Parts: sequence; C-alpha cells; structure tokens
Amino acid sequence: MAKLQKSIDKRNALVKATIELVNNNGFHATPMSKIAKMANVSPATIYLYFENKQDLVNQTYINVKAAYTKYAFETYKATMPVEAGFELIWNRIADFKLNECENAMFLAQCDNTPIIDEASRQEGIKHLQPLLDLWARGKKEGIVKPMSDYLLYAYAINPLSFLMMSQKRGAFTLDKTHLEEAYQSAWNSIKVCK
Amino acid sequence: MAKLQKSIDKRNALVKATIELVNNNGFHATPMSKIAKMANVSPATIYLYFENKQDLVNQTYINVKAAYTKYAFETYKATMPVEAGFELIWNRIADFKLNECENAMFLAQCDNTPIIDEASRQEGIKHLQPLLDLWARGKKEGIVKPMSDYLLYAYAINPLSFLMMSQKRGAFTLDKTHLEEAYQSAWNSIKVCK
DNA sequence: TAAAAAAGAATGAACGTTCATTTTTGATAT
DNA sequence: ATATCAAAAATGAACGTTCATTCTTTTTTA
Repeated sequence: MAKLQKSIDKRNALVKATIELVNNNGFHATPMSKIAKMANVSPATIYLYFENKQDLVNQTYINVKAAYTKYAFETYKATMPVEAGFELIWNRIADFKLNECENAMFLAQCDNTPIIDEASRQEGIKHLQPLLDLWARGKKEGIVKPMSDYLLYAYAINPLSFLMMSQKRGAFTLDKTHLEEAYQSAWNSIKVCK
Repeated sequence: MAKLQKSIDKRNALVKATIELVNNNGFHATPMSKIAKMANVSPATIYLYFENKQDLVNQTYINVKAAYTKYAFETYKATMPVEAGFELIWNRIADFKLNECENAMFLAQCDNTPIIDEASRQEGIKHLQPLLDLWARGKKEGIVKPMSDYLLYAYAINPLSFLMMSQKRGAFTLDKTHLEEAYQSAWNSIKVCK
C-alpha cells in the first residue's frame, strides 16, 4: 500500500497545483516548472504521471468534472418526485460551486476556452445523465417545460457559474437569501406555469 | 486621411486576428508572430500600435465589449416601458451573441479566465449601465423582482452565453422557437409573479 | 528630403521535455 | 532482524525550440 499511496498523493498534489495555478494565472502563465514546484516535485517527475502538459490538464479536467457530478448526485435517488429531486440536485450543485470554488472556477475556465481536448470534454459531459433523466421524467409528467436540455441547463444550472465567478471576483457575496431567490428563479424558468 | 485610415485598418486587422486566434487556439497558443502573419504585418509593427501582448489583448477586450454594449442599446430609449425595453435589449443581446459569435466567444473566454487585467475588466463593465437603470426602474414599479443585479444578469442575460457556446460547439442549434422559449425563461426568472 | 512607419533579422529569456544519475523501495537471502 | 540488490521512482541539469520584444535597415509618406 505504501508505494501506491505515495504515488496517488503525488498525482493529487500535481492535479491540485495545476488547478490553483491555472485559476490564478491562466493556462498560458502556468509552466510545468511552477506546477512541479508547488507540488514539491521535480519537473521530470510530472512525466512519470502524465504524458505531457496537455494530458495533465485534460486529466485534471476529467478529475474535477467527476468530483462535481459525484457531489451533485450523491444524495439523489431516481425514485424521488421531480420537483424535490431537482431542488435537491440544484442545492448540491450550488453548494459545490460556492464551497469548492477552486474546482468550480477551474471548470468554468475549461468550459469557455479551447485548452481541453474535445475527447476529454465529451468524457466529462457523460456524468450529467441523471439530471437529464430527471428532466425527461419531468417533461413526461408535464411538470418541466418541454424544452431542449441545453435551454434547461442554461437557465437552471449555468447561472450558478456566473454567480460563483462574480463572488470570486469580490463583486458581491451570495448569502442565504440570494440563494433562495436564485433557486426560485431557476425553478421558475424551467417549470410549466399552471 | 490616408495615413490615419491606414493605421486604423492595421489596428483593426490586429484586433481581428487576435480574436480569431485566441478563439481557436487559446491565449497560450497564440504567439505574436501568428497574429502578425494573420494581419499581414511584421511582428515588429504590432509594437507601434500596442505596448506589448498584454496591452493588445486588453485593448481587444475593451473594443469588443464596447461593440457588444453599443449593439445591445442601439435602439433602446430610456423612455420605453420596462417590459418592452427589456424585451428589446434582450433580443439585441441575443442577436449579438448568436450572429457575432466570434466577438461573443472572445468575451466569454476573457470573462472566465485571468487573461485580462482587472482595470480593463472594470472598464468593460461600465457600459452596461442602461440595463441596470432599466432594472432599477422595473423594481421601483414592482415589475422586476427586487434582487441583486448580479442575480438578474445571471438569469436573464448570462444563459445566452452558455447557449452561444453550446451552439458554437455544434452540440445543438438555436432556432426561432428556442429563442422565444429562452426569452420566456429569462423574463419569467426576473419578473414579479402576480 | 526629412520624418514616420514598417520590415526582417537578431536577441535573450523561458518553456516543455528528455537525459544521465542518484535515491528509494521491497523482495530475498542470510 | 539485517544485508543485498535489482527494479522503480525521482531528480537536477541540459537540450532544443519557441516566444516576446528590440535593433537596424529599408520603405513610405507628405
């Protein structure tokens, strides 16, 4: 165990350093030498864990995306009623974006730039399926608007990314009241109006 | 005129090349030499128009942001009723994001990465004032929810960025019906529910 | 014809990656 | 327990390339 454990620790340290440096300086100003230094490792060691810089950032992206969706669906059961299920997932995603904002910022940066390979992007998108299934159910039951999933995501989930970025920039802070308002806006924009 | 005109053309070509290359390759893979080549100019010439690479990208950002807000408010009058005014501005912004998507993509990339100086970011944000004024009026009249402008922007405007990026990636295409649904979602999420 | 604009070649620094060596690890023999 | 040792892991220095920027010269402008 000792050996494998050590390897995993080192890999994790490299991934963490990548996230932190890319968040603060951008991909263009994040040399391998700095990543190595922050992870307390020699530059050459990175290449024992990753093929090259592109592979490092691709794998970091997939790691973080997996953590994001794991967190989002951790307490969700597919048997829940649609509205309750959505509220649960929405709150988990809000928690993730606002508490683990290092991770969330990294995703926002990757999702709006060409720094990630298309293949890794596809890989990352897969894990969102439970939410799409929930929406399909909601549409069938006449609770959720019969819209494209892209529209639903754009209005129900994506605004949280914008709010997270604004908060991170210090422009404003999301308190509990804001969050309740945000949820109402999210639900309002996708529910069928009776 | 000839001389000044030529200078403006060259500056515009440099800005345009910057946008195109940063959109397609990312800032990290956009060397000055490529920008120069695409603008049909010597690398040294860039430094007659811009201090350095950072200045070039900052000024490009400010240029595009100004074009965005100019377009958004072109036909808007502050005397319009709140709902009509919002619908007008929303549609102009949707037009911009979906038709001038090179520009919109560049903004999305800049707004989610640290490639732009904080000062230039602040400069770019200023021009949004008319929309904030409209919302202030809407709140006073009890038409718009009394929420933070960040929340309003997150739900009413920002989803268009996500939809633009999705469309650009070829994931789906926004037709006229989608756009009407999107507008309804936007308005639903910020209007006061009677 | 002098000043301004532009060019291409040159420069030095920084980068991603690899190489030659050293250190660590863990199984085996004592 | 301890010593041995081959394989694996890790390292710092080195390599070749690429980059942003500058320098010197040429071309354009008015």
